[in-house]
Amino acid sequence: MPLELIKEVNGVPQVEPLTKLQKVHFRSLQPGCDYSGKYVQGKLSHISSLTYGGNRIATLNVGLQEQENSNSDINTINVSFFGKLAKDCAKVFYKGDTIAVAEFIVLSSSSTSRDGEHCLVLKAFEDLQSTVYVYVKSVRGFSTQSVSLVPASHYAYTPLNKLKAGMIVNVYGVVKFFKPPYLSRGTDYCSVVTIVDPSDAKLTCLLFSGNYEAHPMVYKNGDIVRFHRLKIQIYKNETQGINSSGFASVTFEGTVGAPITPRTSNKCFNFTTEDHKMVETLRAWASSNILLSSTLVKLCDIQPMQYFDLTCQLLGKAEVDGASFLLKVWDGTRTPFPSWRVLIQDLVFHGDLSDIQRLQNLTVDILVYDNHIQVAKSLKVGSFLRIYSLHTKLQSLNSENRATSLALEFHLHGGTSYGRGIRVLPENNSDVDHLKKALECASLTANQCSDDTCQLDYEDSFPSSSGSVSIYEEERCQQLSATILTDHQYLKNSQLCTILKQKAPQQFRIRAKLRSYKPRSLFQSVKLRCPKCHSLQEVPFEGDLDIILQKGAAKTPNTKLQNASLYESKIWTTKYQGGRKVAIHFVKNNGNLPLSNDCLILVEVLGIVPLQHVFVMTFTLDDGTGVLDAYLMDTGEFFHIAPSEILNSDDLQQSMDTTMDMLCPPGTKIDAYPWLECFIKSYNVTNGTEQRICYQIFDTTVADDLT
DNA sequence: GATTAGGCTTCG
Repeated sequence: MPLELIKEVNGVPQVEPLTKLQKVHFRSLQPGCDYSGKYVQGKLSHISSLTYGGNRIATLNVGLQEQENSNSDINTINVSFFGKLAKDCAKVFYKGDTIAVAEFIVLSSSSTSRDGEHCLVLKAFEDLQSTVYVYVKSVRGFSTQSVSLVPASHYAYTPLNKLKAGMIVNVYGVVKFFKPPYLSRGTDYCSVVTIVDPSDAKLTCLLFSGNYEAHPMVYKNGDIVRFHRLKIQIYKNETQGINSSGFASVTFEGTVGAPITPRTSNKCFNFTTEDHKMVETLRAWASSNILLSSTLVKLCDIQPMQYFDLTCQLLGKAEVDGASFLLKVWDGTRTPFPSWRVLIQDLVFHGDLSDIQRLQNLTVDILVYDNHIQVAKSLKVGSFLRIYSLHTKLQSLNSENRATSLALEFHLHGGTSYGRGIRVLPENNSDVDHLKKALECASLTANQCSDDTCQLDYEDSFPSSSGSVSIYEEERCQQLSATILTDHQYLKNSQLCTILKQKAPQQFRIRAKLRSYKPRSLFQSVKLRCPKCHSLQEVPFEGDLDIILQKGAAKTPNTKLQNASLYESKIWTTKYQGGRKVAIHFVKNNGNLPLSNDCLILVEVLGIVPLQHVFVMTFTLDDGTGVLDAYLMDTGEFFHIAPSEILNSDDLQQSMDTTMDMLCPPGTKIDAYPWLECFIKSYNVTNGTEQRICYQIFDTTVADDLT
């Protein structure tokens, strides 16, 4: 390192890189001698500004004072630094600082001192392997001992909207998106960090380093990063940042009011009150100007089909096969659906199984695939993780009792899209602090629970229609759902009694049971719907089709649509088909009719509008607080069955019957019915003078594999 | 010393 900062605490250097070198006093310096392995040390008495000579090489001249011992005189010598070293030194030197210089050359200066003596000058270049050490006093309040801090900096930060290709800049920004470091196909880890700043510009940065720790320590969106020596280039017509030589990063938590603690693996870095202010400014700006929808979700809040980031502790791990790896984790909360269980009896399992057994339904099984397997293998049991873009999927297991068959699968799919990956969080992370507390608390509860033998196995205890179910079981019973939402999962549930009091139009998320439905006959529920006018018709028998087509053909083209300003119209009478009339429109170009070869010709629709098959049903929904009828119009999304095909397929009809029996089991009390999570929208219907509110189901689907 | 990847969900 050509420039190193040595932190001093109470005047004692925390690292002593100079012990292997020999100190030389100023008075013994002679021009032309070999000073390899030696160094000089002194206080900066003056610092020139950075100059560029005729050769365009940066030069910095300083005066260095040495006092050999308390009685001797003060000796001064001039030292010149050149090139990049001069620029770097200019940023960190302050008058009065103690510095040391190793690997230098001594020349006699052309100028003379005041007493007429010939002066010496030390010259230091990076190319000469010169190293400059700067002693800096530590700033209190930072825990990392190895970090050296300088009291002020000369770094300038470029707003993101001022970046141009070719620049090497220092920038600050709020993290909007990131990919945690992952092994590239080349030699390095790669990470991606997209930042924004108050200039309203966005910059995606690509960072490569073979050293994992050298990557920005970004843990979540909203974190604030400072990049030094970032190169700007153009990719796909957009500016892009990439690490250039000497790249360095510091990351801060983005929460307003949180302690401003720099995260970096760099031994030496610059941190000033300016940086402090910058972080505070960006935090304040981000809190009111950018929407960072948090994907950090606790297990108790997860949805059946969702991508989210999970902060958890690793309890165990096992290689399942070449293609997947199991991670058993927990976050102290219980999932709304039981986690699937990956069979581990034939696997080499790392972790305390008795502990996992004790925590039972507080743990979840995650399968990670492809590129994540290597990372998963290296994880230490007990470590705190954040798993990014984890995917949940609700599955039914093969079981006699349909209601017991729901289980949540957790997948970390291959690839790095959407920042998919795993990162170990350090113990001092504030989210880890919270997690640890939650785990302690949950662990105590789990102990009590097993002592009281109230613990239940998901596999054999659910559901029960008897009245004597435990509170927990009852709670889980309510949480099971035979339908899932395809969107708007962030909405909170509303009770039917509340919805019934509200005005229309509105949208609600509900959890209710299907008390009954109409029509009971499948054939009556399939209708034809006109996508143009939204009218519904019965599905005609084949024999009636000819009559319908003939009626359509008998209609005369609408005269109001003829000879508009954009086209000329002609009516063509067919020779056959009973002299049927067809309107043809010739589209004009600038008011004139083009030659026939170039003319756009429109033939008016021939009396036929393609209709769409739909399921139309009325669901009577009951959540215990109220009952309402909701209209279901499904073109295939709800039941996963094409309404156009069902009339010709015995299998599909059977499948539909099974689904309906599952949603609304015949011969059973409503207590045992499954819960349905649905979105409904309310709307006003006017019939003469009477106005009423109706409800329609939307963005809801029957859970996978229940169909 | 160049290369890596260059946000934009798997399909297990």
